[in-house]
Order: sequence, then C-alpha cells, then structure tokens
Amino acid sequence: MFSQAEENYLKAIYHLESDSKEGISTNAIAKSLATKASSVSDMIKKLSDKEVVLYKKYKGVTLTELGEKTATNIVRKHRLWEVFLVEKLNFSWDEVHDVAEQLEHIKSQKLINQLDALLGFPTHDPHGDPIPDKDGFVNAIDKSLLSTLNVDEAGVCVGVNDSSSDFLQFLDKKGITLGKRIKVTEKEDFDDSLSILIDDKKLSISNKIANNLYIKKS
Amino acid sequence: MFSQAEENYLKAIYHLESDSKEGISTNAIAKSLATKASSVSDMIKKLSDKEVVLYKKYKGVTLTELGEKTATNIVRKHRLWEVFLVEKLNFSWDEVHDVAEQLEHIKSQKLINQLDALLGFPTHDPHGDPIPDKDGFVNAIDKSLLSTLNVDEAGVCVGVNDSSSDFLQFLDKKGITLGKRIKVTEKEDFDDSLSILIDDKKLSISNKIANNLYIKKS
DNA sequence: AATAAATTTTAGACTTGTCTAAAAAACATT
DNA sequence: AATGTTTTTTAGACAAGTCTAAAATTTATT
Repeated sequence: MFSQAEENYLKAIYHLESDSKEGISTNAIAKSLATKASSVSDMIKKLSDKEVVLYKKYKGVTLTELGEKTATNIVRKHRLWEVFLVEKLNFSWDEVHDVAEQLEHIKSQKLINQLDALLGFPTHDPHGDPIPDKDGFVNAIDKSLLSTLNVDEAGVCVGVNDSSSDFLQFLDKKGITLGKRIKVTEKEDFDDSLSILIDDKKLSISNKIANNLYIKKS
Repeated sequence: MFSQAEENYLKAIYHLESDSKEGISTNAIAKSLATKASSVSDMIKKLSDKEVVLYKKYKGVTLTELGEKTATNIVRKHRLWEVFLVEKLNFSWDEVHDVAEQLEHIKSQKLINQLDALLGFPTHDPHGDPIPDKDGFVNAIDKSLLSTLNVDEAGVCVGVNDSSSDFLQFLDKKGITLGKRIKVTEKEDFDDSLSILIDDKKLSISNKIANNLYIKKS
C-alpha cells in the first residue's frame, strides 16, 4: 500500500517518463511536484526500497513494472473521476483537476470498477487524455499539436497539453472545445502565430496556444 | 482548514456528544478512535487552539458552535457518499462504511452539493441515519430500539445502531432490511430475547440484536 | 479523611514528509 | 586537464501525529 505522497511521486515520474524515455532527474521531479530536490532524493530512496523505481545515485530514476502498474492505476482513477465530475455532477473541464487530485487516492477496487461501469466505460477524460484500462493498457490515439499543422491542413480538436483552468477557460472563451474542427489558414513566421478557421469563424491563435492544443489530422 | 486526523476527532466527539450530553472524556474519544489517551490529549489541545472545542484539563471536552458545524458537515459528506455507493454503484449496506470514511475528507463544496442533487436530496443514509442539510440541521425521526418494544407492539425497521458489516450481514441473512414491518410476539425474561414476526415468518432475536435495531412504532 | 484505583496529562521518542545549508558528484568550458 | 557551474545527495532540523512510560489529578473506597 502506498501513501498519498508516494502515489503523487509515482504519478509524476510516470508522466515525466512518457515525455522523455530517459531516466528521470531529481530536479525534474522536484519541479513537477513543486518541492525541493532534497525531498525528492529522500522519497526516491523509499520508493526504491519498495521496488517501484530503479535508482542509481546521480543517475536518475525509472519506474519498475510494478511502479508503472501502480502509476497507471492512479492515472486511471484520476481520469475516471474527472469524467464523473463532468458527466454526473456538471463540473466544467476547468474545475475537475483539483478535486480529481484528491479522489484519485481513495482506496477501493470495487469503487473504481463500479464507477467505470456507471460512466459507461469511457475511453478518454474531459481533456482528451486516454483512460488506462484495468490492466494498465493505454489506448493512445494519433494526435498532433496544432502548432505542427501546415497551412491548409485541418483536423478535429482531441485534447489539451495544459489542463490549467486558465488555459481551459481561455479555450472556452474562444469557443474551442473537444470535437471542434479546426483548419489552419495562415502561419506568421515572426511570432509563429496561426490563423485558424473554427465554426466558419476566423481566429488568431498565439504559438503558446497552438503548442497546447492537440488535433487529430483529417 | 482541518486535517483528516482533526476531522476524525471532531466527528468522534460529535457522535459521542449525541449519546451523552456531558463533556466527553479523553478515554471515550481514545476508545472510539482506537488510539491512546495521550494522543487524544495532544490533539484536543490543538483543536482547542483552533476554537472548535472547549477544553478544561481533566474536565472533558465539548464542541463549540464552529466545531459542531464542522462535524455535521463531515457527517453529511459521509452519509451522502454512502447513499451514492449504494444507489449508484451497487454497493451493499455492509460495504459502504470504509470507503465513505475516506470519501468524507474530500474537500470541495461544489462536489458535495452536486452529489446531493444527483442523489435527489436524500434525507437518510443506507443505515437509516439522517443526513444533515447544508446548514447542519439534522431531521431526526422518532425511533425506538426494538428491545424497548412490548409484546404485541409493532413497527417498521428504520435504522441500525451498529453499522459493522458483521451485524449488517447477519440482518441480511435473516431477511431484516429497512422498511420491513416487525411485530414482537414474545419476550423471554431470562435472556431478554424476543420472538418477532417479519414477512409473516417467526424469528428468534437475541437481546444484542434487539439493542441495535431501530423501529418506528406504528 | 486517607488511601487506593482509575483517568488524564506530560515528557520524551519515533515516523513520515518536508525544508535549508553544505558537501559531493557530474557536467561544461576553456 | 583544470576550473567553474549545475545537479544531486547528505546532514540536521522541523511539524504533524502517534506511542510508551511516568507524573499529576480526579474519583472511589474504606
């Protein structure tokens, strides 16, 4: 059994691994958990003793199979709870993260299986992120950052790279939601901003936005 | 904001107060939380500093208005979650306690209000205990322990005094559920056991059972 | 009222998880 | 290869919450 702190470390390492595929540095974990490198060093030793991470001093850390299974299970719980909050409790997609962050630590296998069923076995959370199945299998869809599309390419908005409520509220304000079709009409070289077509309306999108919006090309 | 440990103490004191109406002793709290009296002493000092309990050394403890409001809110959350588990996730009434014990500490006012709405603003949890409203008001119904009924008196089963899964499973096995009509047909003097009529079937009920089953007389 | 018994509090220690400051190792640069 | 910079680890401290053992207080009993 893992404490909430341990679970948060495992989840952080899991997310960092999916970006980098290298050993994860102490500093990277510290930054992602808003804590200090010294705290991370301490915790990593404990996780290593519990055989959920592989660790050589100064050499970074990787999840073991057990660690990855544990981490995907936490991610599964987080994302199922997010779906629950949006679908059943009328939360908006920018309100769910902090509550799901708490709910993901509730320990009950039956609870999560029944919740899954209640929600109709969803495959993606409200931000478009895939929900791992019971065995930890993640069905990743083929998606590209909006910033990688060329002029005249188009696709459907399928996810976000930044789940902060600021970003999500910004998207709401612009009328950008998952499922919407987006076409790139112009690209500015000097600031990498885009002109896009959405709902037959023309929008100007900064590079920062385009770097945080996932599109399934069509 | 209160820690989980603090919340558990407040809840324990709240439940003990509803039984005794006297200042609650350190020992009683320790017993109900399965901890040691010395730990209780320490925690009570902290709760007293936070002005949720009144405390004079060696004189026991009582909740302040703020303390009681905080405690009823935790009880409200606990009982709403129990209803959710039974009504939406197909838990049985003997499975909900431990999970609700975790869920009651989730911090989100919106979550609990929306959950209340999803469940149709229930007034009682699966064990027949009343659910405090948003303002902490508890609508207690008029109920009596089965053991206090006289021969030929009857009523409807409306609650249990013991929510342990052992007891609840025993009731299931005997076909005793909330809403069932029970009539006392005999009382044995030497062991205080009862003969009752339920679903037109005759059952023998020990005093221990009769002391943990609430009836609304009719 | 004095003594015994039970309860409650204090003192000191331990665990978990965090921090700061300093030391050690790795990396980068000339 | 030597030096400086960054990263990582260690050492020591702290807060929350718990424990055991001992001291203080209250309650019960003679």
